Amino acid sequence: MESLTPRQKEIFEWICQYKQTQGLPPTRMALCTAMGFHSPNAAESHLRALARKGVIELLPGASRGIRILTQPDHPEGLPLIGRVAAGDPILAQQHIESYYPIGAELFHPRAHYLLRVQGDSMSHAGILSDDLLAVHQTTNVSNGQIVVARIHEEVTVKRYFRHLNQVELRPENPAFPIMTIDLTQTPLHIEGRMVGLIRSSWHS
Amino acid sequence: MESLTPRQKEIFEWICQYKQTQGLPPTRMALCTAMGFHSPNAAESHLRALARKGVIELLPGASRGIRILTQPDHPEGLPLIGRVAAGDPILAQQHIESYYPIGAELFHPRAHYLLRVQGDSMSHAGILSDDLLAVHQTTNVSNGQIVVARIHEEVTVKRYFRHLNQVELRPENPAFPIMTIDLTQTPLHIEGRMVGLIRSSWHS
DNA sequence: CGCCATACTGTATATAATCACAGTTTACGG
DNA sequence: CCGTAAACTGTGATTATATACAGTATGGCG
Repeated sequence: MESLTPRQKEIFEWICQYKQTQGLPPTRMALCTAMGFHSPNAAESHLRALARKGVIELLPGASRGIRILTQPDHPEGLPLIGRVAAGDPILAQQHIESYYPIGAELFHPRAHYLLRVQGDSMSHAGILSDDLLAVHQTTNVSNGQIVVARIHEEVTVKRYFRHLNQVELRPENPAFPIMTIDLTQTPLHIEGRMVGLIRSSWHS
Repeated sequence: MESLTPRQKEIFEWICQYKQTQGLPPTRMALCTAMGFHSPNAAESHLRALARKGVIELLPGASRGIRILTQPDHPEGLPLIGRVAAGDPILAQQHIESYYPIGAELFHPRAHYLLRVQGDSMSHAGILSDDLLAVHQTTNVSNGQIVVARIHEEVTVKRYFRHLNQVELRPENPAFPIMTIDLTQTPLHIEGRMVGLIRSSWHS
C-alpha cells in the first residue's frame, strides 16, 4: 500500500474499526462526527485520497459505498474482474466487481484474479459461459496452455500456440474459428494463464 | 436461531453472500432485483421477518442498516470427500480428506461438501475428471438436475430423471450408458445436488 | 517565490434509500 | 369456512447520503 499520511492512516483505521464493530461501512457524516469535522467535504476528500492510494475503493452513487481493499476485510479472497475497459491494466481497481472467498493458493501456481467467461468457445475444454476462470498473471506462457489474451480492447480465453511471430489462439469448440495473429502487425497482450475454474451458477 | 422458512433462509443466505463479496450490506432495492421482487416492500417485510427471528438486526433510519447476527456455518472451508465406504453417510468424519478454503455461501443454495469427480461420464456438461463438485446435501431433486447418487457402495454423478418408480441416471457423454433403476428393486440414495464446480488441476 | 498537496470550513442539491400505507394471492390449521 | 401467516405488488413521502462548488490555511519543494 502506498504510504499514507499519519492523518490518513488514522482515518483509514477508524473506517476499518467502524466496519468491524458495526458490520457495515460508515457514511461521510459518521466519519465527520467521529473525526470532529464540521464539513462533509473533509470526509469526502479524505476518502478520495484513500481511494487514490488504493487502500479503499469508492462505489459511486452507493450509500456507504466504501470497500476496504487491504487485509482485515478480504483475507484470502480473490477479486472478480468485470468488464475490462480499453487501455487499462486488467487488474485495475475499477474493474473489480466483487471479491470471492477463495484461497488463492488453492491453485498452482497461485491465482491472482477471477475472470467471468463469456461465450462457449472453450466449451469442449469444460469451460462454459459464466464460469469464473482463475488466472495466474504472467506473460510467460507455453504452447498448448489456456491463456487470457487481449487484442486491443477485446479480452479472450483461448489455447495458445506460437511459431516465431505467428500466434494461434485456438478455441475448443469447432463452431468457433482459430484466430491467427502476426505479432509484427497486431499487438497481442498475454494477461495470464488459466490455473483453475469455478462454476457457481448455471442454467439447469 | 428460530426456524426460518425455506424462502427466508434463501434470502438470508443471499444477504450474507452479498456482504461477503461486496463488503457492505445490501439495500432493499438490491435485494429486490436479486430475488426478482417488483416491490420494495417485499424486501422490507422479509427483512422484518428475519429480524424478528433474530438472525439479523435492522438499524432504523440507516441506509444498508442490516447487521448479520448469526453466521451460517463458517468453519473456514468446505470438506473434500475422499473414497466413500459402504453404508456410512457420505459426510461422515472418516470420509473427509481435507478442507478447502472456499466460502460455502458462494454457491446457491449453499454447498455442504466437495466431491472429486472420477471419470469422464459428464464431460459434455463441462465436468471433467478430477474436478471438485460442490454438492448441496438434499434428497429433494428435480428432473434434469445433476445429482450425486449412490447405489449400494457406488457413488456416481449423473443427470437425474424420474418417472414413477423408474429413475434414469443419464451421463453427458455418448460413450457412457444410461443407467435405469427400478426403485422397487434397487435402493437408490440421492446424496445431493450439484451447485457448483472447482477445477484446480488438470493435465496440460 | 510560486506551485502543489494536505487538511480542512460552509452551502447546496440531486438522488439513494428507508419505510409507511394499502392491497392481492396462496396455503394451512382450527 | 374463517382467520392468520407468508409472500408478494404498487405508490409515495421523508430522510439519509453522496457529492459538486466555492473557499481558507499550512507546509514542503524546486
